[in-house]
Amino acid sequence: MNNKLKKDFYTRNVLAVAKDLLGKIFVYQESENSEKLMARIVEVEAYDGNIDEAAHTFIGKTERNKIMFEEGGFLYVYFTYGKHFCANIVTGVKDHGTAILLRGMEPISGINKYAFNRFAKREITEKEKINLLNGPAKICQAFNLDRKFNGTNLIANKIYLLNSDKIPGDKIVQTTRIGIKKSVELPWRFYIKDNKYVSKLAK
DNA sequence: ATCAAGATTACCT
DNA sequence: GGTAATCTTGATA
Repeated sequence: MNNKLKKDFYTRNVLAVAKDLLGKIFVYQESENSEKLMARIVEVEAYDGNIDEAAHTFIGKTERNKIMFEEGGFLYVYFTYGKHFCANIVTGVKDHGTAILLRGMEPISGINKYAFNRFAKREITEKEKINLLNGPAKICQAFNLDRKFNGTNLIANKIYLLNSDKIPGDKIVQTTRIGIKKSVELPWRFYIKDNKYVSKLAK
């Protein structure tokens, strides 16, 4: 009944966790009596400051990125482009500086809530449903994730992941990442093949 | 104190 | 396919 992912899922190598994150269920429950918002992770990108110039941690520890240097199992939420928040899953052991950007999700429950947060209305079309969670900043807007959530412990009860069947390798697409200018050649974006909620298909 | 860049999105043609 | 919007962060002085 309780198939929440535990610490040891997160403390592994960032690329292994990134691949395994596909298909897992992201859960956010604001308080004990509030509705559970749930969505299936369908697209992620790995960042590793040790060898990856695009990672926020490539420059070393700063006030913004310090949570990425903790051991795996925390949320890293950052603000960018004057408008947007993006959420990441911290991975690895302490001082690794690795994390995984959540780029695309398939809504499971809380669709009216996502719709309200994204479009200020509760009833949406099928086309708008696809547009709820198919981008890193869209996910944060839909779940209302902002800087208050930076450092959230994923082993606790507010935000966590539920296990699910592993996605077979032939259903996973591995390709280059989106929206970066450095280390563009690293094939560290992973998504579920033929899933409608992926933000952008590989060329 | 000032500056440039940014793990994006929505809207335009 | 192109780009304006918008402001925090980290670096430099």
